Amino acid sequence: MESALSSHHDKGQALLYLTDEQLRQGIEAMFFAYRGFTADPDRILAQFSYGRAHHRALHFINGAPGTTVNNLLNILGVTKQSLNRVLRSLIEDGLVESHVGKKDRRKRHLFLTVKGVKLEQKLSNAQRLRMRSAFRTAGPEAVAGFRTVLEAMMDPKMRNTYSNMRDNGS
Amino acid sequence: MESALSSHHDKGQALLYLTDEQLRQGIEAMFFAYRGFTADPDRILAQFSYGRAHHRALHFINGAPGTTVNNLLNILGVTKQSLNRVLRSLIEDGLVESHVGKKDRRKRHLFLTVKGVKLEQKLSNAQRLRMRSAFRTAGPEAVAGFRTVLEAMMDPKMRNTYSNMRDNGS
DNA sequence: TTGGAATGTCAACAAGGCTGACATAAACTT
DNA sequence: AAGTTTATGTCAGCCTTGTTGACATTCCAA
Repeated sequence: MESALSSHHDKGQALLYLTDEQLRQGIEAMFFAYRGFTADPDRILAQFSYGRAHHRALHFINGAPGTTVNNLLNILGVTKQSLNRVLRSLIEDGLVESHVGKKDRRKRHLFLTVKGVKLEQKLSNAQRLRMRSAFRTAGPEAVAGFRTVLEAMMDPKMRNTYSNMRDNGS
Repeated sequence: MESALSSHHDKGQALLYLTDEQLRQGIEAMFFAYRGFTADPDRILAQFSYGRAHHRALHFINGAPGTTVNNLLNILGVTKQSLNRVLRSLIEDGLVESHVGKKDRRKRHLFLTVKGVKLEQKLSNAQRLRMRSAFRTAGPEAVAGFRTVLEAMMDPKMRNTYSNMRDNGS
């Protein structure tokens, strides 16, 4: 398996690291890593009888307070019926508030309540803990590579969305 | 927040890449990338009325022909009832064969049929295509970093499983 | 021979996707 | 002013894929 890396010629490397076996390993790494990535929040969510869908909504509302339902739909890539079911329960439980827009009164702007912020933090702390540990183990250069590959793996449309969120966020 | 890193003399970079904002970006990158990662096979599977669970079974049976149900259960991390439902349909449709073990006749060894191999290849070709493109765009060093971070993000148990598969696989 | 492991299967349930249809309000267009 | 489009919500029903619990069968191993 180290044969893929044994060539020290500049372009030889580039050719070799794309063997089907290397790609297969990348595919399995994604599968197992994503499971780890979601494992900690999943355990917490189960205590609240929520699922990953609730986590995603909380996460993105937290990251963009006042976002509209439509905007959230585009980010999450689900149907409005599916999102609405999740939002309804979050609103009923007092984790999310929905405010009618002032300029455009058709739109609903979504905010986390104090209670919502607390759960979001509980979830993201767990997730960050694992990611921080992984990042620290791997080192800064590996992290840069990780980000580069993931960005290249997104659908172009979501890549734009993601970049915009990054630009606003930092 | 970055207090976790304040004991640093050596690598100043290391201070910066672990802010909550950086971790948040890592989390969102995982979310969007995983969606991209599964999008192509999902489209193909829909044509066959299969889901991701079928893909996963095909993938791992293909990678370890003759594997037992129990082994697959451990890798996939689902209940036997859930896996059985998927396996049954794959067997009925002639994509997978189940052979009683010769040494231990309780065990069932799973193999892909020619038809099963064909679908598996169709799916993994689509998935590899995207991964190859991402790897090529990102470059060999980024790929190495990607793998390092993903491995650190897995649950330890699955990290072992994954490593064993890598070792056997090449 | 008996206990336990490996497997299969039935039933029931839940989360969270989906489609289709329909309702309402507000904004926009003509 | 009337008609159209947009944003959202909601009802009903379906599918996949996960879960638990119960139970049967086979058969290795002590």
